[in-house]
Amino acid sequence: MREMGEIVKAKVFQTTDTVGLARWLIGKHLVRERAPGEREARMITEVEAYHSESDLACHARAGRTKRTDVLYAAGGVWYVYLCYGIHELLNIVAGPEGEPAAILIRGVEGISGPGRVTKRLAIGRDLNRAAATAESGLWIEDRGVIVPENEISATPRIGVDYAGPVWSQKPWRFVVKPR
DNA sequence: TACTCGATCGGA
DNA sequence: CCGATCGAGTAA
Repeated sequence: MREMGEIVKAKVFQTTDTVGLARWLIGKHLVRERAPGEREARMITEVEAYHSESDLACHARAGRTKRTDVLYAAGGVWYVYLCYGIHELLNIVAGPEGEPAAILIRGVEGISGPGRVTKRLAIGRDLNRAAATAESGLWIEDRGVIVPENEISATPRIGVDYAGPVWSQKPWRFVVKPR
């Protein structure tokens, strides 16, 4: 019985190709270990890429601030923030140090919606800036799943109309088509 | 210090 | 369609 996959290393997240990385994350597994032995792994089914200060949908559009500082870290750490005062949304920071980028985990197998993913897996802001490794209890594994190209849609990102037509329409959301 | 507005969700 | 709920960002 093969339970374990290969933990995706920080280096992988440090590419400058945030959109390509987001696409690549589809089919990988988000693994949560809340306590020793209590492990839950779910395949990632929906993501969105946010890249650079010029991307008006990205939180880094306002530059480096207390909240966005983590986006400038080298890829491979988590960015968890409070949205609408209610929901905590999970991102994996991407790119080399100094280049702000992140990928929002919008959905995993069996759970749709970024606010629900964090609620169901008990992910909160305490994980902000934590590394995506076994130590933090939250990481990403490659378990060898191949999602066929024709089963993945690229669409505009959700809920970012404020960014204007140019940025809100970029097809930087990747989602596994429903069965 | 005051004010605005969200990378959402559930209920009417 | 609307209200919840709160902190970051901005202006003053």
